Amino acid sequence: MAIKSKTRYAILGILSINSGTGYDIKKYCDTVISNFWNENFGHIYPVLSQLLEEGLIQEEDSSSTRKKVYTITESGRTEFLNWLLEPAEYQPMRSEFLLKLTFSSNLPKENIIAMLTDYKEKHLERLLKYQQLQDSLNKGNDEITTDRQIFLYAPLRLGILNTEAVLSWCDEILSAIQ
Amino acid sequence: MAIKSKTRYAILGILSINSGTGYDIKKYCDTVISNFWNENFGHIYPVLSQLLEEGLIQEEDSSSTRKKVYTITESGRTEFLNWLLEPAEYQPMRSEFLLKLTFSSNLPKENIIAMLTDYKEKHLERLLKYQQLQDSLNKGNDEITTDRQIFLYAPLRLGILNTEAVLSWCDEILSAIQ
DNA sequence: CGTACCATGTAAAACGTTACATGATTTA
DNA sequence: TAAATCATGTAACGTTTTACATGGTACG
Repeated sequence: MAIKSKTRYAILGILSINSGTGYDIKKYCDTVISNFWNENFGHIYPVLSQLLEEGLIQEEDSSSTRKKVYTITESGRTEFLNWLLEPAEYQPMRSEFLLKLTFSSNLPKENIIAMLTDYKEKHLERLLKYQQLQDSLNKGNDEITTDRQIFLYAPLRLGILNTEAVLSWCDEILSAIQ
Repeated sequence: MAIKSKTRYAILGILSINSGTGYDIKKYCDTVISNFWNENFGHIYPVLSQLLEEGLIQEEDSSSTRKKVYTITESGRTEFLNWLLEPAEYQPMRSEFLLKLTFSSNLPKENIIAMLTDYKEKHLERLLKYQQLQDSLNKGNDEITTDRQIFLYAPLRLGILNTEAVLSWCDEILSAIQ
C-alpha cells in the first residue's frame, strides 16, 4: 500500500509554498519548521517518487541539469487541502526525561538536582535560539506577506511559551526537593 | 542484535517499583505514566523475554497459575541505574497540528479559527484530566511515601503548566488573526 | 451464563533513521 | 584546486503499532 505517513503532507505543504527539489525540501525542514518537524533524505526521496506516480506533484522539465524540481499539481493541492481540514490526530508523547525522573526516587538528591539543572540549561539555550529565530523573522519580512507571517510566527511563539513553562517548572521542582 | 529501545528501561523502571506481569506493566503505563509514556503488548512481551534472557529480570516461580510474575534482579537494577544517570537524549518533536497551521495561510479565516478553537478545547479537557489525576494523587497518598510522591507529581505538574501555556497561546493567536 | 477483565504471545505492516554510494557545482 | 555545499538515491536496520490468535478468571 501507499505510504500513509505525514511526510506526504509535509512535502505537499512545502511545495504548495514554493516549487523545489528534494534537497530544497530538506533545507526547508531544517530551517523554517525544524522546531516542530523533521525529515530526512531517506524518507523524502521515496515519498517524492510516490507523489509523482500519484500525480500529486509533477517534475518541471529541466533536461539541462540533474536537478529534479517538483511542482504541486491541482490534485495535489486538493489532497493537501483535504488533509488540512481534517482535525489533527492526537499524538501520544514520549518523554525520556520524565521517564527517568519518575523512577529517580532512590537516586541521591544531588543527582536529581543535576538532572533538573541540566534540563533547565538545555531549555534556556532553546529559548535563546527561539528568540533569535523570532528576530530574524521580524527582520526578513520583505519577502513574506504579513498574512503569511503570522503562520510562521505562531509555532515559534508556542515554542517560546512552552519553553518558559518548562523553565518555571524546573525552578518549582528544584525548590520542592531542596 | 538486542533491542535497544527505551522500552527496556521503562519496564525495568516499573519493575524496580513493583514486581508484576506483562499485563501489570501495561496497566501501569496506561495509568500512572500515560501522560508521557506508552507501551503496547506487542512490544512488552518480546522485551520481557529478552530481559529474562539477559538476566536483568527473573520469573517468580508460580507453577500454579499461568501468570508470569517478573522481578528485577541485581544486575537489572545496576543496568537501570546506569541508564538513569545518563543525560536524557534530545528528542526532536513532531507536531502535526503545527504543520497544518504553518501551511494554512490560504485557508478561509473561519477554518483557522475552528482549528484553533478545537485545539483549545482539547487542551482544556486535558487540563481537567490532569487536575483530576492530581486530586487522586493527593488523596491516595497512604500507599506512597512522601519522598516518592514528588516523582509522580512532578510530571503531572509539567503537563499542567504546558497545557496552560498552550491555552494562552491559543487565545493569543486567535485574537491576532481576528 | 455472559460480560468484562486478566493474561500471553506471534506475525505482519508501517514507520523512521542511519549508513552507504555517487557525483556535480560553487566558492574561497 | 580543495573544501563546502548541492543533489539523488538505495539498503539495511531498528522501532513501533496493529491485527490476529487463544484462553482463563471473576463477578453480577
